[in-house]
Amino acid sequence: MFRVNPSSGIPLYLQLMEQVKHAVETGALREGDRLPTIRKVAEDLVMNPNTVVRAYRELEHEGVLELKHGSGAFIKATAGGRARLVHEAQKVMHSAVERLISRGLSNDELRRVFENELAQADAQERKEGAVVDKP
Amino acid sequence: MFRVNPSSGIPLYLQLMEQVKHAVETGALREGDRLPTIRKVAEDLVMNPNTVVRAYRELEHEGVLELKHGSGAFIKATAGGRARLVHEAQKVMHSAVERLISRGLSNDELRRVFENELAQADAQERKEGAVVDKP
DNA sequence: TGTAGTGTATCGATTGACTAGTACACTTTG
DNA sequence: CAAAGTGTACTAGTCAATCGATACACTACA
Repeated sequence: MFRVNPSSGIPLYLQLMEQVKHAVETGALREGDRLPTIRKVAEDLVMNPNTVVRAYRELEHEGVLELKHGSGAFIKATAGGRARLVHEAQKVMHSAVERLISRGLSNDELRRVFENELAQADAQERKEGAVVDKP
Repeated sequence: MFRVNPSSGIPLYLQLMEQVKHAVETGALREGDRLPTIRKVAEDLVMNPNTVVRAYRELEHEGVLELKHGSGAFIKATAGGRARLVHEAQKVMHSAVERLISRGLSNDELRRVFENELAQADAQERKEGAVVDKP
């Protein structure tokens, strides 16, 4: 069901997280669906169960799925709407990135501009109070 | 002249690079200007000279400055125009990021969307050939 | 020409991220 | 209630990134 590339330099647990998110966004996994077992995934992708655990736990922390001790991992009810939101965001970001690349900005410059903006937006939010998910 | 925060978790050499770039963008450092000595910066910021070296070398690789053995480090002629370009880009990115944050996207989601878009743009460029700075 | 000031090169120590090994605890179901 | 299947917790090993110590090589200038 999932695929990873051990020699890509990208951490296995991150690759697996991307796979799950992508499955949710494309509708391959829907709200309430049970994900493959930790041991099953570990065996299929030839990795340690703990690595799968890490991916699942991070996804739980991001609100994508829910782990139920003894019974399995399930896609959360809110994940679907979230996926659509992200999908819409991709369009906005695409237009911006394409525009800036055509102006001659390099990959690194672009990333720096983005991170800079994100940090600034974050600082702004902190000033206004009411931070939800970051104590 | 520069400032860094050793306990921020962000590598010192990266922080220093940001400081230099920022100085160029604000005009505090202009084309042809000589930067503070490696040892001078190391002493001021209480860090190892090698750390400053790393920052300067990376900046040289990015085309921001030029190291001249025995005489010093100098802001490159092309850095000024580059800085203006980046400054303009910041505006475009700001509008996009602000828009997406107001729609409720989290920090992590936003970063994922951006990286995704960047990777895709990169793949596109490779298909069209004529890659300049990345052999 | 030589000396003070500059960047360069090489090696070692430390730390954190990532992955794996192994034993434990909960839930479902016959 | 017990056995099979599920997630959980703890420990340890490996590796790359980061930073530091020290000695070397080039350049400017008196």
